[in-house]
Amino acid sequence: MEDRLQTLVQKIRQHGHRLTPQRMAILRILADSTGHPTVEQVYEQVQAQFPMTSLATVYKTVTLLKEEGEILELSFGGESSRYDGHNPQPHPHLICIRCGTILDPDLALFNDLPREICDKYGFQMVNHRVDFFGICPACQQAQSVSTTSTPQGKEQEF
Amino acid sequence: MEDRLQTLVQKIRQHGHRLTPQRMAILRILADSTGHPTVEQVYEQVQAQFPMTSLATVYKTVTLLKEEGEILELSFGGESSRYDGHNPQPHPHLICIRCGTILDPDLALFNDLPREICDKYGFQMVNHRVDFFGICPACQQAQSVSTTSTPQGKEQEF
DNA sequence: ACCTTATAGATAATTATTATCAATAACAAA
DNA sequence: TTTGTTATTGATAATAATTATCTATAAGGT
Ligand SMILES: [Mn+2]
Ligand SMILES: [Mn+2]
Ligand SMILES: [Zn+2]
Ligand SMILES: [Zn+2]
Repeated sequence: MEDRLQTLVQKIRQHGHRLTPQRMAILRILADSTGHPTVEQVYEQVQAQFPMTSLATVYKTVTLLKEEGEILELSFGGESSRYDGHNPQPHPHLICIRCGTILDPDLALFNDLPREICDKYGFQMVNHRVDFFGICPACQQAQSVSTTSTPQGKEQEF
Repeated sequence: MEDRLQTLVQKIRQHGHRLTPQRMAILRILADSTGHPTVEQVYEQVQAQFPMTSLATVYKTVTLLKEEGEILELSFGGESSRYDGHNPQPHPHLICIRCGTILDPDLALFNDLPREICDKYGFQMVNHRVDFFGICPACQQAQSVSTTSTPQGKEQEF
C-alpha cells in the first residue's frame, strides 16, 4: 500500500533518477491502483493534479519503471497495454472480455508449475504470463438482467 | 498434418467463403508451419508461389481464420503477432526472448488447472493464454560459444 | 456461358507507442 | 543560498502493425 510507493521512490533515487512532482504523482497512482490501468487512464488521473502534464511523460515514467522491473506490463493486440504497479512479479490474471476488468486472483497453484515445465525443455525462464479471458461475475449479472451491451454494473476502478 | 489442411478448407467452404489459389496457399502454409509465423513471414512464403499476392490478403485470411476459430493468435507489445494454425486451442508456449522461437510444449498439466481457478472466482472462461519467456536451448549454446548477439545456431523454421 | 458478389490488390487511414528537441527545473556542489 | 550541470518535461513529429477503402477480377452457383 503506502509501502509500495516508498519502494518505487527508493528505486528511482537509487539509480540517480530525479523525482519531479509529475513523476511522483504517477508513481503514487500506479502504487495505489489495483485495477491494472492503461497509460491513458493514469494520464487522466495525473491531470487532475497537474493539468499541464503531457501524455509522453506518463509513457516515459512507465518505461522507466519497466526498466527497473517495478511494473508489470500486460500487452494485448490492438488495444493499449495494462499495467500492474502493485505486483511487478509475473502472475495470472482474470480478464473480462466484456468490460475489460482485470483481476488478480490470489493463488499459490502456479508457484512450481512454470519452472517444472521449462526444466523439462531445457528452457531458461526469465518471465512468464498467464491470462484467462472470459466474463467477470459483474458482467454475468448485467447480462441476465438487461440486454444492454453496456458493460458492468459498478464503475470500473483503476 | 495433411489432415489439418482439410479441416481448414472444409471450414472455409462450410461458411460460404470462396477458395482462391492465394487463400489456398496461405491455408497450406499455416496448416504446415509448426513455428508460429508472423503475417509477414507467411506473406513471404506465399510470394514464392504467387508473386502478385498482397500483404492485405494474408491479413484478411488470417482474420477470417480467427473468426472461424481455426487459428490461435499470440499478440505481443510492439512486435507483430505470431500465429498457430496447427493447434487453435489455447495452450502454453515457450518463447525465446533472444531469437524469437516459439515452441509448443506437449503437456497435460494445464488441462484442469485453468478451469479450477476460474470457478473459484465465478469467472466464466472463454479463452486463456499461458506464455513462458526465456532463453531457448539453442540460444544457450550460442551464448556459451561466441559473444555474438546473433541469435540461434540453426535457421529459424516457421 | 453467364451473373452475382465475395475477394484480390493497391493504398490510405488508424492508433498505440516512441523519437525528437528546445525550455525548464532537480539536485549536487560551491 | 546561489550556481551549474543535465535529466526531464511538454509539444509534436515519426514509426509501424493492423485495418479500412475502393475498383477490378474471378469463384462458384445457375
Ligand atoms: Mn496483476
Ligand atoms: Mn502453439
Ligand atoms: Zn466484466
Ligand atoms: Zn532462442
